[in-house]
Amino acid sequence: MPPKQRNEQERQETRTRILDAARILFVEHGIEATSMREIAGRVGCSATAIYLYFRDKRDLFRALCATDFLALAEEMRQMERIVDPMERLHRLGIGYARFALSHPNHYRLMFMTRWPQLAADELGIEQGNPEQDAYAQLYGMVAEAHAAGRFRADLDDPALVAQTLWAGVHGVCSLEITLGEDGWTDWRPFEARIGLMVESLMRAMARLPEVPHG
Amino acid sequence: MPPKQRNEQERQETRTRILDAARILFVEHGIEATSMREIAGRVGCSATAIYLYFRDKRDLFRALCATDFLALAEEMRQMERIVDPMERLHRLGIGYARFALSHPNHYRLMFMTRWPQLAADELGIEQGNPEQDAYAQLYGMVAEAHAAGRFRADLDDPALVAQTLWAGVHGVCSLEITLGEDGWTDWRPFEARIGLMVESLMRAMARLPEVPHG
DNA sequence: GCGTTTTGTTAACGGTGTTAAGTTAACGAC
DNA sequence: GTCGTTAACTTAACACCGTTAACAAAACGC
Repeated sequence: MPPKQRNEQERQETRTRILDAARILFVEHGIEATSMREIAGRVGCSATAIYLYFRDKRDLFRALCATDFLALAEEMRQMERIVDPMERLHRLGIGYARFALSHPNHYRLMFMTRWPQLAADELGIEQGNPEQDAYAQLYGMVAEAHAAGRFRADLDDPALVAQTLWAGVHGVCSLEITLGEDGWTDWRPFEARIGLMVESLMRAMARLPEVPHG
Repeated sequence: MPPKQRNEQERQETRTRILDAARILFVEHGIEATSMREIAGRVGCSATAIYLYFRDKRDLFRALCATDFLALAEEMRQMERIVDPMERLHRLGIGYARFALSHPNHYRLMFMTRWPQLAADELGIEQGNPEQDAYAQLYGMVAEAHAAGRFRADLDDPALVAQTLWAGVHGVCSLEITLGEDGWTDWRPFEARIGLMVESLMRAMARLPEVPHG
């Protein structure tokens, strides 16, 4: 029988303190620019102690990532109360963008960083469960609107519609995060860009309400 | 008078050999994963020799980046022959996406990597010159289509339209590059996604041709 | 031939993520 | 109470990184 660890709760507390320190430094300076020794210094332990709780730096990132994905899914769930399916999708896009810009470093970690061979269940997130998987939520809403006949008749693939909506919103957000202050492009206000994007995609893909008389 | 360097041409050749080696390794393994020593090994010189031609690693990246921007602008110029402004914009989006997916590591370098304080003229690219600046090209085409009355009347800001078009195409490309093989999302074919994106944005923003009779 | 400059080298510095080996403290068994 | 076991943690070290300092050799103007 493996000897019970001294104090399970204390162990979890230390783990959380490492995560908190890492999150602060990542958000402030980015992932690559944050060293294990810096994190350890903030926690008040040696750098190697972190390896007692996380296999390596990537594992530490992944743990942070998992909570970020849950946070995003949780925030997105607030849109469920909106009854009209198209209005709901519209608001989902705007809400997603707000999340992205409020936590740019998290967002960069989640959707702008390549995860080599990151298996689906490695994050501890239930894929397809709308409570945990924001994409599943988007897909569900699109499928619902599609079933209600709110999309153009030739758009019979909810996955394609969902992925295009996602890409549009992601494009505005990721460009803003990466090049928003590049001093090169004369950017229009972010709200105008995200608004025009969501409005355009929804307008183009929606079934026309009624044909006006010429 | 400063003594003329021994052989200007030979120096440029060495410089080019360094750039070529760096490009190969960056495209193959990414920027961060490529070390100066690796590049030097491929060139056949010591790592410190690179510093005789480039101030630091970032400077080496920037030099590569500059040629990539020119290559993109050059490839985009092929669309100038298309006469119809809207058809031209449509094809510009598809061509841009082809460039992005053909050179994913270049694209990542150009539009998915934050450049701390990278001044506009630091790249040696003439900002606003459509022959060198792909965004200026896009803006010009949008402005032309706008002047020809091909956009909705309420879309009176070509910059906002251009930035939204760019963001849409960039969103599809960057998502594909970052998460295209994540094994999580059940992606639809890239061609379908980029096609629906460009078509939707153009359709939504275009002035309606004529009102069909009910 | 001499001094200077260019072009390259090797050695080294301070940093990184990570592992190996050693230390301290808490526990169950006798 | 002591003994072995084990968890939790430390310091030392490894191999690597980008970069700089110090030095060597070859080519140039005079």
